Amino acid sequence: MFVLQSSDKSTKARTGILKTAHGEIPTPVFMPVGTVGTVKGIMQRDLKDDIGAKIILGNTYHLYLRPGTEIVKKAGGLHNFISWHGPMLTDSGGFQVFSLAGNRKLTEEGAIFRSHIDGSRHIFTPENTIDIQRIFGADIIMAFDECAPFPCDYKYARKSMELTHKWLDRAVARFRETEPVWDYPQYLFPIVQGSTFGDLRKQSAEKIASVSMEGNAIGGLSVGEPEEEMYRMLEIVNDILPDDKPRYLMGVGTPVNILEAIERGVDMFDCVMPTRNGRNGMLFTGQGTVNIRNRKWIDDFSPIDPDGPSSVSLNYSKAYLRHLIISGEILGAQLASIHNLAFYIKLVTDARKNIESGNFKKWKDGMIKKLSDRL
RNA sequence: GGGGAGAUACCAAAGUGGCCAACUGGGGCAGACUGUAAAUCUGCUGGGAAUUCCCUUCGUAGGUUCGAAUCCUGCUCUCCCCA
Repeated sequence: MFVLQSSDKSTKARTGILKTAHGEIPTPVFMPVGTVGTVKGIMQRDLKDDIGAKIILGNTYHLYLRPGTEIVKKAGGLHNFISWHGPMLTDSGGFQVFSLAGNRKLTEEGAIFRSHIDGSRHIFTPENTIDIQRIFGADIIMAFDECAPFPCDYKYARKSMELTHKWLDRAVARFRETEPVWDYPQYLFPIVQGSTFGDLRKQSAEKIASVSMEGNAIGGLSVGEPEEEMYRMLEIVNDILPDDKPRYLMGVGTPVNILEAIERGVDMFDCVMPTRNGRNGMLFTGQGTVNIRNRKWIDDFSPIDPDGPSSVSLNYSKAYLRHLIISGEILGAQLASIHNLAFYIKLVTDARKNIESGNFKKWKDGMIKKLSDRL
């Protein structure tokens, strides 16, 4: 399922190909987030053609609540329902249980929570989140975990990690004893936890590696801890997670975070930043980040980004995009999202090229310098 | 021509003797956003020194008062109704 292609000499960065029933994914890869079955504001056609997305995410929590598992099943699975025929990954809902903190109750059995839509009570367990994700039919599905908050004390972090590990065994058991609902294989990724404690991270990575799934994920990071802590955890975890399986760093991050993580051996990323921040007027460009709402862009008729990660970046001006965003126009959110997503995808694509050509370290250092600028 | 209402900071609009440099909304300016309950949220928005300070402001010119955006008088302007 995963083929390692090349490795950087001076760092742990590498390239590979992730093979799924819906297509092959060159890594490193960035996966746009499509929580409720849509990458907000973006048509599937643009996602594929202009942005060049290779795989997108959906979310079990949101889709289970609305439209509901039965509807997705009736539609013939998530791919058919949302008219995206490339690879997909669904998150298990563990993060939602964490972010809906006020409304949840964790037990050994699973997480009891209330719907943010109508207040109704529901339970997620390691087993039913596998069942639901079998029905949704994403190519890659995630184990149900607990994402510990930051900061959290050692005792809580350990308990939370142990619960996640127990849940993992049950999820793997259910995964193994069930068949795909649709006629192609799915892969289950377990998730490393352990907060910012090195020994817990090590222990968790060993556990996760021991279940020998087709790929492994690293969760519970970029939840408020200092970036240096995140990098330190990545180094510990990636030393243990097998090299011949893809490593997925969940929810990360800024362009700089992504480059630092690639350097440490991470292959897959997802983050809401390019879309959410884009809607709110923040652009990522090859020259640095831009707050397009700032007055200084009012008469800047130059392209959004002359590096042109997408046609949108070249064909629309900063002044026009500023006008659209400030006016609250839908098109503004769409253009900013398309540009930012294309930027992210070009970033990881360029990383891949530079790893292949043996120039990664030098290229990365130069990029980080540029990315840190605020225009 | 007669009668009535009103003029408050960029706009709209509260405030009708001290707690008012003046509620609130909009606009403007800036910031935040990391497995999306987010086209959302936060701060600032008279000037200056820049933790409890000073100065100039509520159409305009005077007056009353210890003290006025708030009370009185003149003036200017706006709006509404009836002829």
